[in-house]
Amino acid sequence: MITQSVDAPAGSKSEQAYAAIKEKILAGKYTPGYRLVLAKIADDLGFSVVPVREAIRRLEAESYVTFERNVGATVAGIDPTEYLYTMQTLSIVEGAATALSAPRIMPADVARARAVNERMRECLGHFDPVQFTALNLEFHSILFENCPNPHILDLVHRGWNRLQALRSSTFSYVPGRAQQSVAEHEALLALIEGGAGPDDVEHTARAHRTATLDAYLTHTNHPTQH
Amino acid sequence: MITQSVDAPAGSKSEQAYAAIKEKILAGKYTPGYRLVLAKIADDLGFSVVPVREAIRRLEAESYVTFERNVGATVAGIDPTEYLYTMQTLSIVEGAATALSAPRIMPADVARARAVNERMRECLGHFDPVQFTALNLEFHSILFENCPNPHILDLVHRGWNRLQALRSSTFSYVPGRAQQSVAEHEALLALIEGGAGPDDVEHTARAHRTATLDAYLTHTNHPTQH
DNA sequence: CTTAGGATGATCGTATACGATTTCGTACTT
DNA sequence: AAGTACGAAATCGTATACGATCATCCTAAG
Repeated sequence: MITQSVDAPAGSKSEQAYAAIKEKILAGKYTPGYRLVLAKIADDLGFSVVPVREAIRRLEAESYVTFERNVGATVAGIDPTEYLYTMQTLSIVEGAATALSAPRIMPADVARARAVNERMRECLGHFDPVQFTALNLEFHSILFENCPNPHILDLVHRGWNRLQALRSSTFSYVPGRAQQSVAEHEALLALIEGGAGPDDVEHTARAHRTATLDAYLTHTNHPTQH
Repeated sequence: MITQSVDAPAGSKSEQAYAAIKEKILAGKYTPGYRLVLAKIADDLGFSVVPVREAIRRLEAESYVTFERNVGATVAGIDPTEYLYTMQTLSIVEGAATALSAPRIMPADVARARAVNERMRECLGHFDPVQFTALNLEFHSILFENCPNPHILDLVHRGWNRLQALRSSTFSYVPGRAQQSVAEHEALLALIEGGAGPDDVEHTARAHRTATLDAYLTHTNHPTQH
């Protein structure tokens, strides 16, 4: 028997609420500091407060929102330090995921990744941050998606999500970094094609992200961490 | 009016429920596969189902339990593959945390760590897995606790928690590995004392954990991963 | 003996209700 | 005028109730 109606969003209401709120945060409709009032959100969605509350606690566990007892939830803060921490963490887990993934990457995958990178190169002229970011994620996804360890993969996905949330609301791009990024992508692909060892792949992948972080720190004159 | 009795555990009931369930999982009272029935747990704690449900969803987000719609929650899986994934992830994040922590480690910290390691060495004769594990965590905590990035530190703590949960219910120890571990600890301390670079520290710290994983895989004839 | 079908019980999912806590504005005191 | 005390409004926290869904067992047909 078919229990799932065709047009209903999948899952329970708490899951729908989770997805809806998360999407609004990532889309920048709920900006950081925005007060998430249970009753209001419940009313907007047409649900009661219980599933909404559950969704918010889940978002809290994933650090999308901060929660204070008897006060409520607000969209999580996004100071530059947070960006630094997120990028640093992502550089580590993504580097590892890419290295673990590398032996399973087929020539066809490399070709796809290269095609994406070429589209990024074409973007450089009429620069569109949103499109460039989307292509960047697509490129790296091809490189790390074959990672056989689901825990690491999960950490990578969380890092990208968090990064997207931070970027959409606060940070702009560092001039000149995009071109460098495209070149580093090509170098990374060459390395994988050449059958480089996992240590080399990991080091290069991590360095790629670290370079982005450094560019940001230099650009914004952020106090270097100790 | 005083509504909070003096000896009550701090926080809301959902937080109490979260802590209570998590502790029972880590203590091995709820073994993997154990069925977590909302009504029963609520009854045991004297709460209603709502905060218990919230606690379980939070534990799900932290992957302590698995949840299936309209069926319920069970304590999260425990197959050898899970152990492998957890160890592999921990080797990566702990290696990074240790490397980031290394420059901030004072001679006094090294001395403390060495003292702990000596107690581990003394343990080798009359081997007590529980005590040895506790000392092992204490040793490594000294080495990674100064990591300035709270995200990475959080991942390390989660990994250790998860490992503890897995071990308490399923895995025994590999003969001979403990002695090797103590020796590797000493080598790691020497490296840090000598002011080795972060790359060296990270590599050595990761190798230490990888060696434990390999010993386990060999010992159990687990099919090697690709 | 096997298997399809349906009844029953166990459990989850969420709406509603109400008590508890915080916040904020207002009036009163000094 | 500044600070404090009080009270009302907003919001959270949880208990209860009930409908929805899934698992199990029983029955009966093949």
